[in-house]
Amino acid sequence: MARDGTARQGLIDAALATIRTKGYAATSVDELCAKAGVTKGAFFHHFASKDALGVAAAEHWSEITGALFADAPYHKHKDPLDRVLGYLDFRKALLKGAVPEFTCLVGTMVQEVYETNPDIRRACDASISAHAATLEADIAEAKKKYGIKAAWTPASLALHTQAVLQGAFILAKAKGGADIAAASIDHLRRYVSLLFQQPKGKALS
Amino acid sequence: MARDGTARQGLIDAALATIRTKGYAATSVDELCAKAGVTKGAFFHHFASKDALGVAAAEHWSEITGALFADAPYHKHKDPLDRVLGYLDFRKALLKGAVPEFTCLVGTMVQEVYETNPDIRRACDASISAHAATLEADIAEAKKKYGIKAAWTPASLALHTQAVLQGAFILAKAKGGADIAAASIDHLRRYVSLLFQQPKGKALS
DNA sequence: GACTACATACCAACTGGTCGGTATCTAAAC
DNA sequence: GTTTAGATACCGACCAGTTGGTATGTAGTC
Repeated sequence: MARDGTARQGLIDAALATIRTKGYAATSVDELCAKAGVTKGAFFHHFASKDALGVAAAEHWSEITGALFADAPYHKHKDPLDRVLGYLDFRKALLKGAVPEFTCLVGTMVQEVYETNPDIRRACDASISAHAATLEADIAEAKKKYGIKAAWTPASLALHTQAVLQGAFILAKAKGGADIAAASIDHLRRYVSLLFQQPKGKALS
Repeated sequence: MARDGTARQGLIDAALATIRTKGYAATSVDELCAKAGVTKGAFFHHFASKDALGVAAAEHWSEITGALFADAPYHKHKDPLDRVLGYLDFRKALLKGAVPEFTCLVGTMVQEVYETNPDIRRACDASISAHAATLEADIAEAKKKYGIKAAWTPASLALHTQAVLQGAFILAKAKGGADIAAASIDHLRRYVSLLFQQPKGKALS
């Protein structure tokens, strides 16, 4: 029976689904154990505390999403701007199924625990920031290629895309559907297009 | 001692501050009573349940923010586009103090309870949507005035501004400061400016 | 005397967390 | 090649504290 380790993964999987649905605080250790089909002893064998599970869940989320976006087809475009716009199209295409299935784990968690649990906050920040960084490179390349002289930095635009997505998720939760989230991504895509449509030699502020 | 009614308001005030700091689920009735200086009997005299308090808090939030924005100076601008941009400047100027002091109550709450408490979800949606509606009128007027023919609707742009703000709050919570929130509002302001920038010469302000 | 606005005391269910125990594996000693 | 010692992976009973909620009482108002 030893040397298995399925309990840990089962608990993390249960955590992802449950926290995305009802939030971190409302998710109890007992509930997670029941869903994963393990006992409380197993939980505290693998995680020192509920908060440690939260950190592990955020880290696992980073791995999952990292792999999902790394393998996504939009990277194939030769033009860096096409890659950025392709990323947004990809994000929009991901808006399928029920709300808890397309919303963000770390965005949900960090909103609850940012003042009460620094470890989870850091893990969530790392997840969002690392994801934004993958976009930043394409934005920087596009800015260079198109000779855009502007006050905004690739880093701030990359983080802005994450802000729009996180906010779109909140509206989707408030309204109970993905439609407004899609509309917000459309606005963001239009913004990025406009930023790179700049007439030559004329700078935007 | 009777005919007072300060207990109810005290509980709601405590709820606003506490929920904005640690979230809805992590906020206990006992804690709220202690902060408001009343007993549990008083709590359940004024509110049928914790969830009912959540609804009341969202409704009170609508009133507070409604008054704050109704009295804001940006309404004085004659040009409707200036009013819209003035709104964004106002939102940016509101980013002062600690994170729990400038973030949004209903955005925080709805993320936690959207699947578990339809009443609170509705109250939060109503708060966000009503606020967006006040912006929508100015956007519609500006769109007409500047003769903008575009696929986007005033309603979707108004909701998009709310998405950006809510997302900016999440990033602020993740990073522990208002700076990225301000940067995101800058991007949003630039987007709105670009939308109303006519291709042939005439721009704005 | 009916009603409002609380206070006090209490409760069952649940909370995160602990602890002693057991089964299985690995690796080194003999 | 067998024994042994230690680590890993789990189980399940238990615990003290907290949870939202209730039942009853009481003081002032109309």
